[in-house]
Amino acid sequence: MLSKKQLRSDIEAVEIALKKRNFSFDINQLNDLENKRKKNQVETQKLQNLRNTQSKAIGKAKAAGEDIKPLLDDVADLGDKLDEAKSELQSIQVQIDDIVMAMPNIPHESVPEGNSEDDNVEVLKWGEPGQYDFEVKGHVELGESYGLDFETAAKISCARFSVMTGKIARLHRALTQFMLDQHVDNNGYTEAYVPYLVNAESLTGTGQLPKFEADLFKTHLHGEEGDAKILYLIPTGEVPITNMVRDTIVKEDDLPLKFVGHTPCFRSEAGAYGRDTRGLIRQHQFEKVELVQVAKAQDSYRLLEELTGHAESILQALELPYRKVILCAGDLGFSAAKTYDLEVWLPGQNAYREISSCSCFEDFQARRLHLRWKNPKTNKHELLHTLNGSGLAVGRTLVAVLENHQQADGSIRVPDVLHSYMGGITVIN
RNA sequence: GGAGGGAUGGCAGAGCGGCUGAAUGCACUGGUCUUGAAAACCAGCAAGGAUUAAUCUCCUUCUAGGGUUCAAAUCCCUAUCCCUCCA
Repeated sequence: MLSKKQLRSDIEAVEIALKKRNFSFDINQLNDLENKRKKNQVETQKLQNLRNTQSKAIGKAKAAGEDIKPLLDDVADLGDKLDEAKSELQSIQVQIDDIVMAMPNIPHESVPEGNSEDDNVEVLKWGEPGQYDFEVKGHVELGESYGLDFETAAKISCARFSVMTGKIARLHRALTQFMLDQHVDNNGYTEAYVPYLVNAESLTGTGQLPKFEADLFKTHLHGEEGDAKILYLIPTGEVPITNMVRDTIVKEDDLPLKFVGHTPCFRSEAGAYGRDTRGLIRQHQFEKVELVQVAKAQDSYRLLEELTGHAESILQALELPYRKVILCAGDLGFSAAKTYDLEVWLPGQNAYREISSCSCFEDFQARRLHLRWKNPKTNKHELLHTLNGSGLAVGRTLVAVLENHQQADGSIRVPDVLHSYMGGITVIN
């Protein structure tokens, strides 16, 4: 959420900034509401003040043994007036909140302009796409022989799910373990195990709600719609991990907080009909190792570079060629101020595909989360900055390993760093 | 499944419907003292919001949501979470 103070004092600047990401809003409408809000709020608070002072007067009169009847008559209709003023104020505030909660974050000044992923800017390329003297296969075909099975998954559930058995399942698990160990042992993250079903407050905190409910799986606990408690399947580990520190004041000595967690992710892929229908690239359920950091404002962009580097270290260890792009303003996610995408080379698709998205949210999430620290210099509570990134998406990493390390006979070379996690298996055949 | 008890500031912990935004302790900040530190003493110290150039002032908040009342941390109802006991 953007700062309401900023929206009041500098709405034109907000408009210009959000235009960069093709988001426009009705300035006049917001200003009108804001003027109404101001008038109503002042009026309401005056009435409240009147009620408070009158009530105190009654208390004193009563204690002094005076007749309070005339005083009671004075305040007879005050309650109704106050209720009316309050409800009007509330309705205005709800309208303002609805607008503000639907406004995306302001892009950082270093974010390039552009409208779509075609305008993203490559900042780094690591490794060379392999040269194969045979016809390369895609991961669906490669995986088939080793236990990757979409038909069975469709029978059990529906499209966009997968079943893995045998060596593929083991490779998938090995990747997860390897990533977790790297981040815990070498990159300084604290491992976190978290709920996979979360409440609406958590999703509001990180920005998935209220705007993107259609992307989520929704469940009803204890009863049917209406009186049931609603929980959502997490679309990313970012949600539960970041929300661990919702409504807290973090000690300065503990900053930056660094958490890594392995979670499944569930996405309805509501807007993705027909895209990536084959294979593991776009699934309703997939695994991800997620990195989350919480930091002081002055450190956040330095830490974004660091966090992205942590994700890159996994790709490098797995010998997977990739490139790093900075997302243009038009391609930025709702809550992000700046995002690097890591795109891994997929020989089967002859293309780079996203495998990690590393973002700095500045105080956009923290404002919704009430996530703060006490700055000893100002002696004030200040909003923290949040960051996160995948380190990495496990399913897509599996795809990348299969396709990049395939050999002429259809076998898969297991990267060295995974051998110990694979019980000594060096080749999948 | 049943029966109780609880939730108060950064933490611990008081709190008769009105003088309680909240005692007290700890922590923290500043000062006195000291070569310095500790101790002692003195003072300050909740958050969020509105208004304002700023100060002032005002409003809201004692888990959450309702209700009673001129007035609620305090009374009533519901929910959530925690604890104890019984099955």
